[in-house]
Amino acid sequence: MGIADDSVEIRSQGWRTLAALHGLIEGELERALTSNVNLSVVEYTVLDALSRQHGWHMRMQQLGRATALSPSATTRLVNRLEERGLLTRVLCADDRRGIYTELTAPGQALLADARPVHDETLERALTQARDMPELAPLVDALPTLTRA
Amino acid sequence: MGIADDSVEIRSQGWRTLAALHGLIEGELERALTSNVNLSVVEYTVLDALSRQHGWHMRMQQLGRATALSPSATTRLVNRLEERGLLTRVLCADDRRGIYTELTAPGQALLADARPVHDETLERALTQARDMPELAPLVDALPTLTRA
DNA sequence: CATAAATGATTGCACACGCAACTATGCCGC
DNA sequence: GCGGCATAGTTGCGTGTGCAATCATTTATG
Repeated sequence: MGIADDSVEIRSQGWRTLAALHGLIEGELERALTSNVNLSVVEYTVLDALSRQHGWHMRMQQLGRATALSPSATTRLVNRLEERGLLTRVLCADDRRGIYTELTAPGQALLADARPVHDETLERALTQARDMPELAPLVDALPTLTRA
Repeated sequence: MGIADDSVEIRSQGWRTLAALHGLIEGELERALTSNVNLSVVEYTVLDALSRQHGWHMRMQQLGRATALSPSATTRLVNRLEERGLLTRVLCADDRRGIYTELTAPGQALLADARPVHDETLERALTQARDMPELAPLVDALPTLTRA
């Protein structure tokens, strides 16, 4: 068993750690956001991503990449948020196939409510993961990759 | 805006990076495993976790934690794998509430087929992520946390 | 120009998931 | 032993998701 086999095992180990930490954080966020502001994690991700965009509008495809969701799931996700009045569809003039989504005022207001819930829950989840020997190294590594 | 606010933003940034990388890898693994050996990522995770256990048996609850799945999802996941003959339920004598799951010979055989698919796909996904500026730091950090 | 290929987004369908309620077994204090 | 409580696992139900097929619009090709 040579060096190549070791690197395979190291990669798998890193992936398991990544998946475990992701599952822990997402589970905590899901519970906190749904019970407090009635938003799932992906729904929050959409609102948050929109709020970071210039002019607060994005194409469907960008939303799909931002949320790691399929096109069909993206469509229905936007449907749900639009029916709740949190965002609006705006078809862009230059390419009439494309559709922009924009945050509405209620959407921005709900996001303002959701952000502290999200941030505090994330902090609690990370401190919780920090106490697990398997996850601690990854938790410590996260803040170091802010700047390239 | 002081130091505290910065750390909140740094945490959120790290979480977005983690989620993005997780989504990319899981998507690649899902496609590769389903098309080649007809296994989802969680199903592979179960078989892999079982193969790492002494005696190849685990309780349902352990499987739930290993896969970040709810109890109900764990039950039905084991149902699917049992119906395919890849594992068997074995109720343990000391605590008759608990149920052990064991890999069968076909389960081990299928896992042997699936592992190279999994490993090669993981490597491709990581090199792919390595070329994305926002994901590269995390990809590079992963191998460093094997031992801590 | 007309027609084919490509792209953005949506719908039909089957399925995996979480939550809440439920059953069954184990663990107490009395 | 016996009621009360906790724990392990399973089921009913509603819902979010991916895949494949589809429609609409843009771009390329003859």
